[in-house]
Amino acid sequence: MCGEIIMKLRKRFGRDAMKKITIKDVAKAAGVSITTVSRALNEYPDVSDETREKVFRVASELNYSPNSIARGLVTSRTNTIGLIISEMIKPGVYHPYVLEQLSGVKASLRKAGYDIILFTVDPGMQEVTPFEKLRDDRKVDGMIAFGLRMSDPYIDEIRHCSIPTVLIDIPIVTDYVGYISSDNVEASFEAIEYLLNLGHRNVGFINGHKDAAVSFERLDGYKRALIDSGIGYRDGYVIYDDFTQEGGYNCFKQLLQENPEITAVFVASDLMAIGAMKAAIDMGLRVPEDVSIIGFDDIELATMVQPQLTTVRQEKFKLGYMAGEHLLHILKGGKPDHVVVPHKLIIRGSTSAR
Amino acid sequence: MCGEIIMKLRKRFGRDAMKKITIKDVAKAAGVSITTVSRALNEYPDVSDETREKVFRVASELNYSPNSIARGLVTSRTNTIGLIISEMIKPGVYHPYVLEQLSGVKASLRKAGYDIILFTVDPGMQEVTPFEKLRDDRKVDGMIAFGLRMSDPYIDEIRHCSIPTVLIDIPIVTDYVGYISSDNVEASFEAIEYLLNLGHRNVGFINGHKDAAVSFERLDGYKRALIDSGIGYRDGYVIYDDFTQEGGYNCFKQLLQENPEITAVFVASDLMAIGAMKAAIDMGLRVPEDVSIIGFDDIELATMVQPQLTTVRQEKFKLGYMAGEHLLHILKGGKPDHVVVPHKLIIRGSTSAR
DNA sequence: ATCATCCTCCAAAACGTTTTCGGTACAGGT
DNA sequence: ACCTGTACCGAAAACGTTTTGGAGGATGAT
Repeated sequence: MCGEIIMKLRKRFGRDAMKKITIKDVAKAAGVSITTVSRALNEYPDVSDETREKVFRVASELNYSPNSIARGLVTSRTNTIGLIISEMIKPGVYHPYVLEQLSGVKASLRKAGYDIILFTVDPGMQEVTPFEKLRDDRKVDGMIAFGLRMSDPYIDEIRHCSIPTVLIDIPIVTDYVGYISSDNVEASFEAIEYLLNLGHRNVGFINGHKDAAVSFERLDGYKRALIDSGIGYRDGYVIYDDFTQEGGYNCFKQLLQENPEITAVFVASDLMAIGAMKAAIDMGLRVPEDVSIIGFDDIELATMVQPQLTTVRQEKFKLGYMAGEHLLHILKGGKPDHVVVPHKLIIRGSTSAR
Repeated sequence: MCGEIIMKLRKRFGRDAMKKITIKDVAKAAGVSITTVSRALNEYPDVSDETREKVFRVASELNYSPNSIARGLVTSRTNTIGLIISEMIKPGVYHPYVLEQLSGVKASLRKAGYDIILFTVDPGMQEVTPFEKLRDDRKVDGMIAFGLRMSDPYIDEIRHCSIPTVLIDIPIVTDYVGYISSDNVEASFEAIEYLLNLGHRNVGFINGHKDAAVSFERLDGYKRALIDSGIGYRDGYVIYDDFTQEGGYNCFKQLLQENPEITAVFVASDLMAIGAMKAAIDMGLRVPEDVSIIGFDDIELATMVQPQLTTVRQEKFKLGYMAGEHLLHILKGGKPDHVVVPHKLIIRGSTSAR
C-alpha cells in the first residue's frame, strides 16, 4: 500500500538523476505528517511504536537522510567543530606530530557525530579573520586549536571570546576555553633527574622559542631539578631557538663551545635533538660516550637515528583525543579545565652514565 | 539618523551577550528592504551606488556577517568540500607527506573561499558510510580523496557517483571525477635509466603493495627501462610489500639473499628505502659502495639518514594544490581529467657507479 | 454522563537567507 | 498625452528541517 506510493515517487524522477528526497516525501509515503516523521526519526517519545517503525522502514527504503543544513538553520547547531592548525604550511617544518594530534581529535569527535572543518591560519596572511568571525562564518559549535604561538593575535581573542574552545599546549582557562597538555614541568624534571642519576653534573638545556608556553614550563622543571639536587641553576647553560633541526644544530655547537664542560644536554624537541646529535658528530664528539642527549616528543624519527634517541614521550594522539573529549564535555555544559595527559621517559641509546 | 537606529539595536541586547544580528537588522538600520541588502552585499547590479554604499556601511558597523547555513539552504551550495584521507589513523604509519598534500589542498581552496571538512575513513570501521551519503550528510560541493587503496569499496562508488570528485594517485576519470598524480611510469623509467647509466646491470625493485595503482605504473617504467636497454626484465628481481620501513627491510634481505648478484635496488618509497638501507648495513653491505639504493617520494627523512638518499621527488604540496584547483575547475563546469605534476630525480649519496 | 488525563498526531511558525516576480518612478521618444 | 524603457527597489515564496501549541480520541475516575 505505501509501497505503491514509494514506487510512484521513484518513478517521478529519472532513474539515476533521482531528485533529492526530503522529509516531505517520507511523510507522504508513510502516510503521516512531516512532524511525525521528524519525531519518529529523532526518537521522540510521543509517537507510537507502530508508526515509528513504519517511518523508519519507509525512510530507509527511500534512502532518506535529513538535510543537515536545514536542520542546522533551525537548531543553530551544526555538529561541526572548527580546527585551527597554525603554522601548518610553513614549508620544511611539517611538524611530524600534527597529523597524530589531528587523528586523535578526529577519533574522539567522530564518535559523537561531529565533523571537523579545517581553518588553517597561515601566518603572514594578508588579513587575519577574527576568531569569532571564523565561528560565525561556518557556524561551528566549538573550536580546537593547536600550533598557536603565544604572540598570536588569536590568543587574546580566545581569552575573551564566548566560544567553546579547547587548546593544546596553551594555558588558558576561562568559562569557555580549556586546554590540554602534558605536564611539561614534571616531564622536564624527570628528564633532568634521570641525567643526574647517571652522574652528569653539567647539563645544558636547548629550549624552544619563547613564544611557546611549554618552553617556560620545561625551563621550570629543568631549574627545579637542578636546584633540588643541590647542583644549582646556571643561566649560561640554557639556550633558545625555534623547534627545528637546524636550530638544534646551531644551539648545540654554541652551547658546547661556550661550555665545554657540559656532558649532557636536554633538548626541548626531538627534531632539535637530532640536529644536536648531528652537531655533536661534526664536533668530533661521540654520543653518548662524550655527551648524552635527551629529546622531547618521541617522534618516529627518534628510533631511526643512530644512536636511537632517549626522549620524553608525549602522547600526541591522546593529546588530540582529549582535546576532542574535553570540547564535547564543554559543549554538554561541563566546566572547562586543564587536562593533562601522561608522558613517559623513553630510554634509548643517546644517553649513558658519566 | 540611521545611526540612532543602530544605537537602539545595540542597546536592545546586553553588552557582551549581543544577539546575533541578521540581514533583517541591517535592512532596518539602513532603511531598505531585506532584498536590497542581499542584493547590495552580493554585488548585484540593480542597486544604486548610494544605497549600496549605505548598506555596506551599516553592515560593517553592525558587524554583520551572513548566516552561511541559511544561505546554504537556499542556494544548496555550501562552499565546502569534503576531504577523505584514508589510512590516516593507522598507528605508526603517519605517512609523512599526507600533511603536505593536505596543506596544498587547503592552500588552493582557501583562495576560492572554500573550506575543508574532514572525512576520515578509518579502515576497519564497523559500517562504512556510503560515499554519496558522506556528501549528503554534510552537503559538501565536492570531494577530494587520497590514501585510498584500489580495493577500497569507495573506489567503485566513486566510479559511478555523480559528485564532483578529485583523487590523488588513483586513475579514475569520469564525467564527475578526475585525478592528480605524478607520471609514475616516466619517473620510474628515469630512475632505472639513471642506475643503468651508472653501470648497474642487475637492478632489483622493491615495489609497494598491489593495492596501489602507482605500483603497477612504476613496475611498468621499471620494465620498460630494462627492456629498452636490452638488459631484459626478470620476474625474480621484483618484490612487493606495503610501504613501511619494515617492509623495505624484509624485502631487501630476501631480495639480496635470493639474488646476491644485484648491485642496485629501486625502492618504491623512501620509507621502504630507508628500511632497505638498514637491512643492507645489517647484512654487511656498504651503501653505495656495495649496493646502490634509490627511493621514491623525497620525504624530509631522506636527507637525515647516512648516506643521504637518492630518490625521485614527488611534489607533495603541489599534488594537493592541483587537486584543489582541478576540483574548482570541475565545479565551474570544466571537464574532469588526469593532471600530472612533475617529478624530479634527486641525486644524493645512496647511489654510485658500479 | 461528565470531566480530566494521556497518548498520538498534525498544522503552522520559525530559522535567515536568496531569488522570482513585479511595481513604482522617471526619462525619453512619438 | 501616451507609450516604452530603464533603474531601482520590495513582497513573498522557497529551501528542509525542528518546535510549538493544540486537536482528536480513547481511557479512567468521579
